[in-house]
Amino acid sequence: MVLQKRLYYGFDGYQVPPMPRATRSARRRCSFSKKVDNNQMCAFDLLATVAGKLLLEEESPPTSSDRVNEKEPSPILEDAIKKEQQDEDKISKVEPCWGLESMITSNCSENVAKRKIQVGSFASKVELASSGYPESCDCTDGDKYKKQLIELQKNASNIAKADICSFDDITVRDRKHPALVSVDNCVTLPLCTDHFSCGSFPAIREDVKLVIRDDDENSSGCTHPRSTPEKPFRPPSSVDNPQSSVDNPPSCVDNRRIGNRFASKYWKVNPKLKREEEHFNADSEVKPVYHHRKFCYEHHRSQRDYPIKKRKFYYDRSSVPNPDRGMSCKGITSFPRKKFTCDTSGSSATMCGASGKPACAAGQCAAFQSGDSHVKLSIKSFNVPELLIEIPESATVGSLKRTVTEAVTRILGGGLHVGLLFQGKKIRDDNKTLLQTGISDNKLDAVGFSLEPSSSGSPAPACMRHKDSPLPLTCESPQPLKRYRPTPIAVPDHPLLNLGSFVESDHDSAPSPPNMSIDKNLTDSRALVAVPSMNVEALAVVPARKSKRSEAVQRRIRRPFSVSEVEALVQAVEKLGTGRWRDVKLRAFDNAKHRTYVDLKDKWKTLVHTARISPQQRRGEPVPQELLDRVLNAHAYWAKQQAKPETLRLL
DNA sequence: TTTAGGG
DNA sequence: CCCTAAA
Repeated sequence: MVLQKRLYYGFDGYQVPPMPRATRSARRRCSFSKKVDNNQMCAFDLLATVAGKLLLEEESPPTSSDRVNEKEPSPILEDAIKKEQQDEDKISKVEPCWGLESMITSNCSENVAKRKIQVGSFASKVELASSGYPESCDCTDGDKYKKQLIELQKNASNIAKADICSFDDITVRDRKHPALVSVDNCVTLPLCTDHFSCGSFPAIREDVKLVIRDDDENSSGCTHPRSTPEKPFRPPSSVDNPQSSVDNPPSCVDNRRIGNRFASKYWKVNPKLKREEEHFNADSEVKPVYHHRKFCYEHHRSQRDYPIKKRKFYYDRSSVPNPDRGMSCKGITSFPRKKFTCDTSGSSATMCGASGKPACAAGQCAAFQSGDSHVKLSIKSFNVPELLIEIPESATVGSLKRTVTEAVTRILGGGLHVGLLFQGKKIRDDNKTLLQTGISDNKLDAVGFSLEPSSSGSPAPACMRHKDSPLPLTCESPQPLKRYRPTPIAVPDHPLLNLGSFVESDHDSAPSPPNMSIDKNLTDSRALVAVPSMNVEALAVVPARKSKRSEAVQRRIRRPFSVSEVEALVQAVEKLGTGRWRDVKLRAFDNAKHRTYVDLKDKWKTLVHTARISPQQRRGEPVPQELLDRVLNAHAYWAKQQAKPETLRLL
């Protein structure tokens, strides 16, 4: 039978697959990349919101050993990393992303603990503190705070995606600098203390909105916080007795609020007067995250519209049965997949209280709450993606800073500038060379970078004023300078969408920065931030890990298959059959690196299609009919083979 | 990582 | 070619 087929098809014969498909598939592994990506988004969005546009990516931080073993990291970074590792015990490591997320989502799914957002091996400590309450939330006294964050982290789950709903005055309107971010990868110097002094924080940034993306519903519900009249969100009358609130359904919960949407008991628990917020917040245990008064949520959506079944209520530590079906929690409440917004001030306050700082929690936070309170997000740390930086020793400090800034900026989205730390001191003189500063290979462990907000008051970014660059610069032109002003983002009407686009545009085309500037500048003013400095230095700054989004955007150039390629493909498939594209690739296209097995598979697919349609309908370089016939024959044959089990194969 | 399919 | 679910 087999023999007949061979003759019939006119080729050498078909090679039976070495083993049943099922067996071969054993080597496959599961991939969870999708989920991971979602999480990344989450973290990213959250951070972006807080900082104006922080971008975090990656998950699953490498283990310590991973970091250490990372191949050829920049000496500087390597040292910084090691240093950090050494100090890990001392400095609680908090993944801000999760911290934030937990704040926002307040989940307690079991697996959260494992999840960490890792942006790279260049681990830096970043602290975002509530700008409004410097004193109340002493950033430097972070132990409890950190612990709290960790706690939150543990309880957080990845249910929701967060997006920036809108940036308020600070980030957008006033052009003020967004959240304060301080990074200290120099372990020896707790960054928060140095760079992130609370005092340096911008005033309270209200209106920074976080949106939990609701995949189930359209996202149009997000409105500008100020667009709607505010109704104070009332705290529960008794913190200690959440239950009472339950009994006491909130009669005045504004529809506009999240509470409306997420009719969790929690929300309902807060019908009291604003004053009571003090109590509410004062309580170290119960800290609803969303007590802000500026939810952007539109009330147009009635609760019944909300698929309650899909709601999941997560709570932190303790929960009270919620008659409504939800649960009250002492932590943050999260509504998976639901979009909602919150201003950062509120969460910040929460975190503050969570930190366990009595004074803060009871007094100042309370005050905070009573005011036009808004959430402030506090990020204790985050990891900056690994960056590979090469810079000549003759380069100036300014150059180095700019280089790092550029690298980081591209990752974080701008709005930050990099500070340089050396031996515990900030190096402010951008004109010194590294040598002059004393930075050399053997002292790299004393070098650290800090991420600092480019506050309006702060000196212009290095790239704006440097004149010492040893390398040809293109950014000397004044033009970029004026625009550099961080601006966080031109916040769009539709923050959600914009964030996405922003991210993509800012990060793509990594390979050729110069080109990027061209198209980016035109449409995305934000690109101006990154581009100028990019051009400034011919230094190699390569984010080890490019943003997936950015890269994914690059579509491969189209490379039509030549007839000879088609022939090779047909031949291979005749021999190996369909479904073994890797083998086909190896056999016939092993040295055609641009042809992946997926490409071959796709090509075969189109070949089959082409063979079936009339010649008039075919496009492109005509494929000899002879080849197309072979395609059909082979396709039919292998299709039959697949249907037919072992029997034939064994012959 | 590969396969298989839809887009 | 891309994107992804599955395996």
